Amino acid sequence: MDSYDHKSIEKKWQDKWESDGMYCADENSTKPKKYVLDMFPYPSGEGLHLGHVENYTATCIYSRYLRMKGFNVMHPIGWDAFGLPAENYAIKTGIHPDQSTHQNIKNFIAQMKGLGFSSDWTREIDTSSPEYYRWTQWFFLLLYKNGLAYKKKAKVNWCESCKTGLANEQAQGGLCERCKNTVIQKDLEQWFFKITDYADDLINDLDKVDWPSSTVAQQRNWIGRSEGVEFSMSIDGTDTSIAVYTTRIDTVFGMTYVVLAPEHPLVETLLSAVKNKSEVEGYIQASTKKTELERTELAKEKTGVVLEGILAINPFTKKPVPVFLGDYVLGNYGTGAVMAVPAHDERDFEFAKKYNLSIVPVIDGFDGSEAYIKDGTLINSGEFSGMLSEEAREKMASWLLSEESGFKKVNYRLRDWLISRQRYWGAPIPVIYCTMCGEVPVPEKDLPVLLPKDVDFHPTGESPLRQSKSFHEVLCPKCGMKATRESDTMDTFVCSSWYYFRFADPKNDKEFASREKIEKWLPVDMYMGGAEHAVLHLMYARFFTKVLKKLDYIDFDEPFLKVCHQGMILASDGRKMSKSLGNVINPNELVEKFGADTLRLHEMFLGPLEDMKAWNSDTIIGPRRFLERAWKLKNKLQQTTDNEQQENQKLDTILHKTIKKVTDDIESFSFNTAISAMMMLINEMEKAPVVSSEHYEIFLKLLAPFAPHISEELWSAVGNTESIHLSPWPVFDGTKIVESEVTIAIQVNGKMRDTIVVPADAEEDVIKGMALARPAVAKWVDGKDIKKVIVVKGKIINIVVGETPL
RNA sequence: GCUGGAGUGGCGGAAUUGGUAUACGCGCCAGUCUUAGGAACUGGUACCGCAAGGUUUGGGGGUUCGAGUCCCCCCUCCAGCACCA
Repeated sequence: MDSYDHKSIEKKWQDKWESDGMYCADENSTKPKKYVLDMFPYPSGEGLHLGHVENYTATCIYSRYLRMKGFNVMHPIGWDAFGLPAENYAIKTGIHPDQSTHQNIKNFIAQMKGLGFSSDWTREIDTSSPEYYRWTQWFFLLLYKNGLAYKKKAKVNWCESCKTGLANEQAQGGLCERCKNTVIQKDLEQWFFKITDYADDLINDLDKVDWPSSTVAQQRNWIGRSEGVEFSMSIDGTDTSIAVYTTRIDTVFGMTYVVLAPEHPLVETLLSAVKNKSEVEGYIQASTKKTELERTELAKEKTGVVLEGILAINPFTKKPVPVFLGDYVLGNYGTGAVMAVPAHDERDFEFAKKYNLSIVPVIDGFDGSEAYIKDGTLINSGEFSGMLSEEAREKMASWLLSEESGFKKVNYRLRDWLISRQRYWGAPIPVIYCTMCGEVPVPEKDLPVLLPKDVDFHPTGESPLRQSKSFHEVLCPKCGMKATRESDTMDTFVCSSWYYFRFADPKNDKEFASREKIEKWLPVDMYMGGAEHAVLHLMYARFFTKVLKKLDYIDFDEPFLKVCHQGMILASDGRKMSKSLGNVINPNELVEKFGADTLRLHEMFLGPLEDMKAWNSDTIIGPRRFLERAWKLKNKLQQTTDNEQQENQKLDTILHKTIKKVTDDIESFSFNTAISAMMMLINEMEKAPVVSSEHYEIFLKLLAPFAPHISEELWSAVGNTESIHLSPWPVFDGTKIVESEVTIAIQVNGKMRDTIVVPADAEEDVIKGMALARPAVAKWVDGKDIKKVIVVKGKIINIVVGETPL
């Protein structure tokens, strides 16, 4: 018989599936829907890498399985096409991003089709197309109208290399998310989305979703809810006061000084009264020069300067304490000022030691060697002494409230989302500035605000769009006078915050998606993509969904019911694959040599989907052999006689066990074990005297989601005319799984000594008798005192013996 | 430091509610067929031991008839956050 030639088979079926429109989601179907989504790719010039293949194979398997199970599956694909790399490429080569992006998309499509991914190509979207970004701009206006988009001057993260502002989430650890350069703080007027309004919902609703625990934890940490007290301290001899925020109001009697962030707005006011003015000014200057990285990660040594002549009054003790500036206090968290309790806070302790400030313990347990930060019994705290921390916090907060000098306060580390980018390749922010009318949003009817082409992309720190006269110089939509257009573009994460709605209704030119279509398809049932988006895309998208819910566009509040992350695929040396290391494996070559089916199987067989895995090109031969054997098995199909069918009882049991195993494993995304179960099945089928075509077809169906081409080919070769991918998923027969005989292990004192085969329904006494009759058991039991026998039906018998004192 | 996760053969990794640890695959060893094979097939392969047997799931305790799995302590590794008061 012919040999397994993956090249001709794979091409043949890919073309057929495409012309048949096999994987298009059906708008009119009455079947229950499933929305299976991948984090859509950025179409980079490098093309698909092994991580993409892993991601899309997993969702492809799941989608194909669900279709066979009888679901109406939507499994769309699109392009997250705006972004820095295309622009940087344009700067280097002079090729317009629009052109290079489209070339890259073509390449991606060819690669994805070559891997047999069952995407619905009729719903393809491209965030850089005007038909799409028109609605991205519409979302901006929606947020603007509802007070959720605002412009303000603020210290923002600024990447000197990318020459643009960045959101907090994109400047983690003080490094630019894109280029890993150090981020500095710059005073700029920028647009923000008020994601902080949704901080509580974003935390609380995490309980509603089925997400990886680490991702949920990361979002919780990032949002960083903390409950405490804000209170004000009057400044001695003035009518001004300093507000401070603390979660440990129970330690307030131990406050020995106050620290303000160097950028605290009050500093300027106080400066006139400060005696060491020039010293203070010098400190402020030095600390603003520091990068975020220097202030945080590297700032092990705390620095500060006292404001001589300034004293703040502790409202509880009425005693004055000195006031410092210190850049270990962050200007943009809480009130930008803290009460310092060195006895019970590590940072304050360190600072107090360095500047020789007094340390007053107010929680029992402080021994002077280090800060005692645990809760405990209050001491030296006036009327609050003797209380436990928790009680004291309540009582003190009430006291402050009654004195009208403080209140309970919840703070978040989450900041509003800075969305202005001083870059070219993004959706223009739809706002116009008029000298008469001020800030005027572009009217909806004028959308999209088209991205101009007549600009130089080189980033200068000012948006390139400003160079385009036709774009920049406009008339005010309100008064018709000369005005200028906002020239910044939006963060690309804005584009990807709503794309999963668009897939439900990708061609709609009246709305971002119709309510009807959204209700039909959303929310996403299964969302798969990299874990690096845990606090970026996944949080922004949740924010958008919550806004739509609140404004009654939709009736659910979480977009992604289940999220799964594929683990990163490393090079065989355990390092990241990268061009500079020259250790990148190109999937094209593997498809060419081994076939798409083999590559798909191999990536899934490498290990648990969510684990990080090192690539191994040597072991791909295993899955290839498996497929070869599946191919050859066709030769073994014979017209089976009734007699032989009877002999095949054993195979029947194994087959049905495999159906159950593969089904369960696909449901739980445990593809590596599903494949191993199929390998075991084929081992058995090869050993069996005869394989019926009925058995073989069931095997092919199990294999179909994993290796769609070869299973389709073999399915057709055994005489089927309709696609295997439209055939129903096999159902396991519980009665066939029950075996008539079982092997049970015999233990003596917990040690395995022998096994016996008994009827599945054998009584305990029978098993016991049989076990004791075994020589290998008798050897350990004879002459001993049998103290106890534990029988677990179908599994094990444990005979507990003791030494007989003879 | 905090949060989340993981430590099982030469390697990737399996193990329902605690119930035969090392499935499946790679590699390796032996054999068959071949002019030859880096092809295919058959058998073997946790470790020590000739064997009987003993020992093994990062280390140490514990619960249990029985622990990779549950509890306590410790070590190591990975990922994320990192002066958030």
